[in-house]
Amino acid sequence: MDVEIQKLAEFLKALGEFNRLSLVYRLCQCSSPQNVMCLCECCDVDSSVVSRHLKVLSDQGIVKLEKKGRERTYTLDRSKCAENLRTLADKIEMNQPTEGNEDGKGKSN
Amino acid sequence: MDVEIQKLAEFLKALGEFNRLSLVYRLCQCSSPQNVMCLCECCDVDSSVVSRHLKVLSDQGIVKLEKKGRERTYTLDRSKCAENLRTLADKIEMNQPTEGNEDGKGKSN
DNA sequence: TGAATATTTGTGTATTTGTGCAAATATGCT
DNA sequence: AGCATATTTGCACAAATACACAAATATTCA
Repeated sequence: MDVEIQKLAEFLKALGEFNRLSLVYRLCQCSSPQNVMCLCECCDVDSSVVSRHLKVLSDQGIVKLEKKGRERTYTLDRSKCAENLRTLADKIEMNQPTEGNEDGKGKSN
Repeated sequence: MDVEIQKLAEFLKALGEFNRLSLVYRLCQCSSPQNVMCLCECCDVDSSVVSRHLKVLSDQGIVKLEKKGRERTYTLDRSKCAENLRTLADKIEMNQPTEGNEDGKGKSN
């Protein structure tokens, strides 16, 4: 359970930084894989910084890396991101306590 | 646009920390507003720390504060959270570029 | 009024994080 | 081989962050 929360927190933290979220928004609008140079356009930081941000996103499975010759291209894992976000949204919205267990101290999934 | 990303990044960052997300999970299972002492149970940190975390969540509109006598109670704003998360999920999953605008350098909503 | 309870705020600290720049690595091209 | 291009990594540094503990601020109750 704590592990679940920990995992999800890391995922959200990865998204919760301006430049990284900008990268995600950018990849959002691309149907083809993008290389780092291209992705640099949406962030006003050094390419090394973009590289590191992409690593963070990659570690969380938010983007997928593919090696193509001397460049590496990144793609957004749309379904994984969407699913994670929707799962949390569902939990937050639906997870009401059952009667007689007002504050959910019993079962907690 | 940048403002939109900035806003959302702050929201996600607020959720993307273990103890704060634990608080959200806890509030998730409560139908009634909870005070700080009670919320402390789910975090292994000082109550002052919990108080500060709740402030962060409150600033993002994730929880709502209500003063009740000498205690203050917090409630999860379920609809706001769920909506924010689903909006992003939708954007990520649906926002494909139109033909001839492969990489979305034109309109970007 | 004074003690007890609930919560927040001040302060110091250790750790993490985002960043730029230079160097290293990897691949392609002539 | 030698050079150009693309990306990552080492390093240093400033800013942000999470934390504990003590003190301050309500608010209730005897």
